[in-house]
Amino acid sequence: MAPTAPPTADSAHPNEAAAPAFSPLYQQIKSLILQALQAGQWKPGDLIPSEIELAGRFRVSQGTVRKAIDELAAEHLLVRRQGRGTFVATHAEQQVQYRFLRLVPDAADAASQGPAQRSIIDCKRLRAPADVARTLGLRTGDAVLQVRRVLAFQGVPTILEDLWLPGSAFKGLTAERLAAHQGAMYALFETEFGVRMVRADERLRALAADEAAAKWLQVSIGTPLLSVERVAYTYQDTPMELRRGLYLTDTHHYRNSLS
Amino acid sequence: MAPTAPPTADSAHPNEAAAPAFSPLYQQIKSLILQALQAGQWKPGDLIPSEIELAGRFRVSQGTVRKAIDELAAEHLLVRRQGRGTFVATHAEQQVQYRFLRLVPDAADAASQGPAQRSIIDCKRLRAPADVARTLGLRTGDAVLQVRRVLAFQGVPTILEDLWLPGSAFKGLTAERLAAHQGAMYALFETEFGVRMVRADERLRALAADEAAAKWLQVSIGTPLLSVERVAYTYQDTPMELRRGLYLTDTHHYRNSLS
DNA sequence: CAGTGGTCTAGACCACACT
DNA sequence: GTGTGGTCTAGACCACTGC
Repeated sequence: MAPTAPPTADSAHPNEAAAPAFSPLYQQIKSLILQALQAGQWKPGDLIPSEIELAGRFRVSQGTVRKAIDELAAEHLLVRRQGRGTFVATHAEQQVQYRFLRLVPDAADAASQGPAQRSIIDCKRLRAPADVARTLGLRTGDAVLQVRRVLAFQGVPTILEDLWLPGSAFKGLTAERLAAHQGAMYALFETEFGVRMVRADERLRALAADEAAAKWLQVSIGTPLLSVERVAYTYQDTPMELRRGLYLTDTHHYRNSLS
Repeated sequence: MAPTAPPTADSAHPNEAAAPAFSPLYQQIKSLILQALQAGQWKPGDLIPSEIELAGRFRVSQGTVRKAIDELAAEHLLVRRQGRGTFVATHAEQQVQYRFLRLVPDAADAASQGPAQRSIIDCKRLRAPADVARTLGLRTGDAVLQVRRVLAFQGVPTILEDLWLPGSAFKGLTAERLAAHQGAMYALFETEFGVRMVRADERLRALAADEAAAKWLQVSIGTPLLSVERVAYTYQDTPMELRRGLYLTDTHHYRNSLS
């Protein structure tokens, strides 16, 4: 990443012409692959060229390409499959429904409590409030799409969430298309708008249900709820979604692993 | 880990005599290093033998040792320092006070809001209740140590937590020794009891403050609090601590990164 | 069978830290 | 300078997948 240029330069290794940065060769390769992903040259689900092919293309050894791909795989941007090849990670296909949702039922066994029932409450375009614009890297007043929905598990409303998306990247997204889409939201973003969420930051706190939350989650005002504010990022750490959720944690909990 | 024995066996590579498992050589090396760590052969903070030394000892190439160490470093069990060597990770020394605490002040800038004020409320030995015994892998009625304490930030009580430790592993731990210890708790566990926490799982939910919580956190009954139940593990995924915390999230939030 | 990723080796050179 | 980890190479063989 850092464009430091130690005396190593190109005397020993033939740095590719297009590589803008120096420092470890495998980092340069990683950058080049990342650029291709960002540019949409290889789309989610695609098979990318083999390590040997890439090694030849970049004029480095297979081991160097391997190390670059290793890191990208560790970041879940690529997926390796022995004997088949390396693929661009995708939310579509595979039934990994909820990419970032950490809420799980208390009963550990009930793995198949069935999918959530999704219902879109609202979906409208509006001018971005200051705080939303700030976190999405927009200007106040820019067009954003706001969606409000409720997720229910086994008939019990459990999650109320609002989400905001940059209007420019999601032209044509309507409540109908959201409702029609069976799978998870991130899969739709990927297939229909070419936006792949890669990473997210969350801020959690406990707060009391206000009138609106109480209504949609069918609890009394003041019920403690888990507030989860999430900012999701595409490639290049570009924020593309702000989500504010309220989770009912009577029969579910937010699971986290620390290491 | 899995003792699968493909025909590869020792025709090509001289498997070490003591190695109980087959499959990738570097995994075996990793296991051997792990065993040494668990046995206390190399203690937290220690410099372990160089890659070349280990390669010779295990009769494999440096690259294979390197891959094993890479994984252990990724799991934060070892720390590599270029030019110096590879060390056993430690909570002592370094000022990384709170290993697993994810609660941070809302004001992002206030990095140095000063250390928390710790006060031990209670510290006693008792027979493990059923639920505590289960998560710690003990039998109901086994001796456990229970500690209750409050953490305050800038004078404001913010965290009330109870923690349970297996009595057998923490003989001689008293409120005095806890109070006397300046640093974080995990550092004390390491230096005084040879117990290093490696990983933890947490379950979060929102709930209303009961009478006791309200008293210690100086809030009114019913105030929404973030409940954090943590199980911390030593080497070998052995549970060694159960912690139940209640966090006041008025001016702080629980931060999480998803990827 | 051919092609892919996965493992392992042996040796080279670089960057860094301590002495 | 010596020794350590960090990078890079070239080539070998294995394991899995799909034709």
